[in-house]
Amino acid sequence: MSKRHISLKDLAKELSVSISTVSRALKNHPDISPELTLKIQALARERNYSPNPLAMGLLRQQTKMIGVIVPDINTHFYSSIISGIEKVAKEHGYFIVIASSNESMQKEVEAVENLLKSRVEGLIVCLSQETNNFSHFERLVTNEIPLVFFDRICETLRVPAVLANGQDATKKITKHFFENGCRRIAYISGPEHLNISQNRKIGYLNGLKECGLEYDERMMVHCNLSIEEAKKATRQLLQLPEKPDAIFGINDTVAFAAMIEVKKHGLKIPDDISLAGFTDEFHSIVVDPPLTSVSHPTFSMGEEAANLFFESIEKGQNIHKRVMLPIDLVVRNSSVK
Amino acid sequence: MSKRHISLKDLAKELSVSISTVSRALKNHPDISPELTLKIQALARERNYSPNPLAMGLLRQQTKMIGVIVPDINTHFYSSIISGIEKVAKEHGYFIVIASSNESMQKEVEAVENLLKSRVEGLIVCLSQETNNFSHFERLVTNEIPLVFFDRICETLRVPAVLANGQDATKKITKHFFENGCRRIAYISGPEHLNISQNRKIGYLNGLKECGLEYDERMMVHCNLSIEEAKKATRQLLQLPEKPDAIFGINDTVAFAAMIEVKKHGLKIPDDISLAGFTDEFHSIVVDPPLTSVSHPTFSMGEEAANLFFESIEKGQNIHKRVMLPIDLVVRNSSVK
DNA sequence: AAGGTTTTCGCAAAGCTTTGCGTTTAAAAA
DNA sequence: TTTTTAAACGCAAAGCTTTGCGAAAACCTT
Repeated sequence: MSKRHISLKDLAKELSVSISTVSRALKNHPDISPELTLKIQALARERNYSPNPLAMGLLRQQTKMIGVIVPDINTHFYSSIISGIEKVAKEHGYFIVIASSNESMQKEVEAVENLLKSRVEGLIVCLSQETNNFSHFERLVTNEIPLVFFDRICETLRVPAVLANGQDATKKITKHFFENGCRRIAYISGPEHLNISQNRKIGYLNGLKECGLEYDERMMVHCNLSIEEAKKATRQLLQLPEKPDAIFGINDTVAFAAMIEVKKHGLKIPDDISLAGFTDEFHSIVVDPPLTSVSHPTFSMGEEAANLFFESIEKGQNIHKRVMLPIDLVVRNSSVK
Repeated sequence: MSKRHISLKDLAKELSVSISTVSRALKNHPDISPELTLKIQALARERNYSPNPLAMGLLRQQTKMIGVIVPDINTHFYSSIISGIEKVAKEHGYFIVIASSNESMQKEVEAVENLLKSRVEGLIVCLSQETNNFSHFERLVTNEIPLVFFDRICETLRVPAVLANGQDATKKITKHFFENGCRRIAYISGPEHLNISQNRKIGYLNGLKECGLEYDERMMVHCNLSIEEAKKATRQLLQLPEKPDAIFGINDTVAFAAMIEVKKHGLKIPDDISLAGFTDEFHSIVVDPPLTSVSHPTFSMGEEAANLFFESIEKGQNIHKRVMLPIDLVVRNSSVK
């Protein structure tokens, strides 16, 4: 096993100078003579020296690591957000450690613990859909460890957050459906306690009202965001005595699952049922018919979350700022009769 | 700014004992009396002590970090592989740092450098499609830094690797097309120097031969794996005097792009043209028609790559083992007339 | 030439943990 | 009672870097 990395000590010994001299020379400290500085820098370059981040971290008490917790790494939605976070993190010389809660609150709690044990300097989190208790985050707040939420957030904690304007988006979708002749507009929502479910419901209700439609509570069903549950929810809607003539799903998985199920029932999209989803997936183009959807600004959501994080770091305190990202409606064939 | 974490020193001071005593007590060293051990452990639990990984890393000369370089985080394919790696890494107490080459060799080189500077203990890599020079990996080999390739590998370097049996898969696809009446089978390949392109070409040619079909070189086009390029490649195929009656794409992006383009030309799938891809994406079910594809074992590919990595770590040497994963053909409507 | 400056470098501590070895104290043996 | 042995704990070094301060040497001033 060869020695993988060389240290200041190695350089110092080779040139018969002290470690501190080497250290200073490498940062062009005026205390070191120009000739010696040059000699040291040359050797450092030749030996491919780079400072040991462990030692630096110990000294400065910082790991340059951000913990990121997402419900599921394995979707375009989250991986795109992660890309956004990673970009900004890299610009600040940080790297990110990703943990997946798998939509489980218990795993989320474990992830927080593990990441904290790894000494990440803070956390950027999207709540699992199960999470209805936030004590595992309170420790961070009291200890002033930077914490940022995105998309699914905790309203009761004074923590910076970035979210998309789902309320506006669902209102737009609802009105869009109405303008295309739909009168029985259904909404497959997520778990009731999630802020995104709630916000989008508000937009949905406002949209109905502005269109002069009445709210039929059978037209809104909840599901736990899995494909199977979303299919079941769709079936439930399709078995109604008065079927909906439009459905929108709270996210891409739900929308795609609804599409499968609607087709399986032999119904035509959009003639029998219009469809829309929440997604910016490439695949919404390739499905047939192309899926009308609101383009969730995933990458920039990640960027904004990271920006808030570094604001927290720099200010050394929780800034409790909310960033609201606009969402655009992208009309495709699944909703235009 | 409060003190985020407490150290052995803090505990020692609070109990007026030495640091080494605390350290030993926490690991039940027999030198420490049972009463004191209990007292120390109780305080440690109360104060939520956890050892500082920076200090441990400095002492043991290990960071417990694995660098992972992928061409693109933002696809199901790679994020699923990453999940597999992450699972095994976690079991070993390691965590992973992800870097994206964005299919650029220069970025790949930079990523290697950055990760090495971060003192990752080794690298798990899928080559960028541009990479045709491997000097940035030779340094790892000579310095005996663990390195594992997956999917896209370097044949000339003696490095462990895990790959999927693309040769077998493309042979199966070709024969499947033939059995469904196709006689002009086209293949949209990736960059020529990539091992996956080459392997899949071999399978393609073998398949043709076994079916008694002649190889028409116009039926194989290369593209750089972007959507636009894949579309262009598809157009090229469709403009042939004798159009293909079947197309398969080297990966999911290509297959989906081909599907879009074929539809745009007003051709029916599978009646006019059969289609197949390389993917295990959920979305291959939801597109219309559902896409025949070979199910790339992404998650287990990640697991295997990580396993090879830890073999390298434990053995302290490069094991140069090849793991070949089987691929299954999943027949759906896009190829059954 | 003697005292004062400046230049150029080294010492050592801090950050946190582990661990070989030495030291103290008490108990056991002679 | 003296010596031996065991039990219980502390010292210090190593791993790597930064940086305040002290020290040596060289230079300058008068």
